[in-house]
Amino acid sequence: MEAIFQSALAMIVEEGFEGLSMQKLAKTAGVSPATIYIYFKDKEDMLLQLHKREKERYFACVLEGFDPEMDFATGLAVQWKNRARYIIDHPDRGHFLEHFNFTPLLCKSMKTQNPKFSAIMHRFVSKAIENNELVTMPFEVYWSVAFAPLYNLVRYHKAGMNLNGEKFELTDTMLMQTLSLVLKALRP
Amino acid sequence: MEAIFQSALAMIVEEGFEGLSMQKLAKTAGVSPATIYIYFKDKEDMLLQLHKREKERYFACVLEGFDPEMDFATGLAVQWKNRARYIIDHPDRGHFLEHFNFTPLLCKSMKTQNPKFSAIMHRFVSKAIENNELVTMPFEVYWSVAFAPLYNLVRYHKAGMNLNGEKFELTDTMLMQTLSLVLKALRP
DNA sequence: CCAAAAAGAATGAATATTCATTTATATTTG
DNA sequence: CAAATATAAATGAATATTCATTCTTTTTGG
Repeated sequence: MEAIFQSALAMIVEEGFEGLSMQKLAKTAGVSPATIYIYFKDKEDMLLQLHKREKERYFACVLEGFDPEMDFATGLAVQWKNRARYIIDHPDRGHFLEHFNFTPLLCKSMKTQNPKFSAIMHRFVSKAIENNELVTMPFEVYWSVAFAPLYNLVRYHKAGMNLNGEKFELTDTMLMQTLSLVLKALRP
Repeated sequence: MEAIFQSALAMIVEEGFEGLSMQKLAKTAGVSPATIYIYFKDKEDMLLQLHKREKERYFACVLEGFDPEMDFATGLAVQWKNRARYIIDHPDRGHFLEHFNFTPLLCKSMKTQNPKFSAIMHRFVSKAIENNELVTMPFEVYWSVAFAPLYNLVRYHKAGMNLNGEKFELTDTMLMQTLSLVLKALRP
C-alpha cells in the first residue's frame, strides 16, 4: 500500500497523469496488478486516496508550531517557513499537489476538504483584522497576496531556472525579503 | 487544423491530458485520425504546437497597449487588466496554459520560449528600478509579488468558490484593491 | 486528368479490470 | 498440542477495450 502510493506519486511527477498505468504501477511497486484492486476500488479511487493523504500530510506540516492566536507577522512567518520547507524538501509531493488542482479529479476530491484547517486559517485572519494588524479585505485577496508569491518563488526554485533559462536558486534571504514585501502590502 | 486545436484544448480541459486520445479527438474535430497526422508528426508534436500557439496568443494579449517605457504603476495596471481579461474571457485557454506547466512536456516546449517577450518584461522592471519606482530586488521576486496574486485570484474566480465551497466572484473593485496592495509592496 | 488532401479500415501494443488459484495466517476443533 | 478448517492477501494469466499510428483507397479542386 505504501509502496503503491509512493510509486504512483513518482510516476505522476515524472510522466504525468497520462503516464500512470495500473500495470506499470504494479510492476514498479513490486506487486501484482490484482493486488492494487484489493486496496482500491479502481484507478480513480486510488488517485483520490493518494491526494487525500498528501493533502493531510501537507496541512499537518503547515500547522507545525503554528497557533492562530499568534500575532500576525509571527504567524505568517511560521507558515511561510513551513510551506517552503515542505515543498523544497519534498518537491515531488508539492508538484503532485499542485498538478492535481488542474485535473478533472479535483472536484471529486473537494468533499474531502478538511474544514478544520480552513477554520484555523480563517480564525488567524479575522483576528488579525480585528487587532488592526491586517488591512480589511476579503479572505481570497488576503490569501492571494499572502501566499501566492511564496508558491511562485518555490516553483522557480524547483524549475532551477527563471523564464530565460538562467540558473535560479531560492535563498533564505530572498524568501525573507519577499515575506517582508508581502507584510508591507498587508499591514495597515 | 483550427478544429483540431480547439477540440484538443477543450478535451484537455474537460478530461485532462489522460483523457485526450487521437481517435476521440478526430471524432470531435470531425476529421479522420489519419488527417491529424498530415498536420502533425505525432501526438506530442500536436501538443507542443498547440502550446506554442496558445502562449503566443496570450503574450500578444498581455502586451496590448503596453509599453515598457510606461511609468511603473501604469504599466503594471495595463498588464493586470490584460492578463485578467484574457483568462476570465477565455478560461479554457488559461487553464490549459497553467495545466501544461505541470506536464512532462513542458521542458520540450522551453526551446520555443519567446525571448522578445521576456526582454520587454525585463526592460520594464530594470527601468522601474533605475527610476526609483520599484524597490531593488531579483526579477523572480518581483514577478512573484507582482503577478502571482493576480493569477491566484483569477483561479478562485474560475473555480467559482473559495476553499470552503462558498460562492466567489472576482469583481473589478477587488482586482484593483489587490493591485494597490501589490503596488504598496513593490514601491519604495 | 492529376496531384494533393482526406478518409476509413486495419495493426499491434497497451489499457483497466477481473477471474480462478495459490499462499500465508488465524481460528476452531478433537 | 496437533490437525482441520476458515479467512485473508496476493498472485499471474486472461478479458475486452482503447490506444497511437499507418496503409490503401477515395475524394476533390485546379
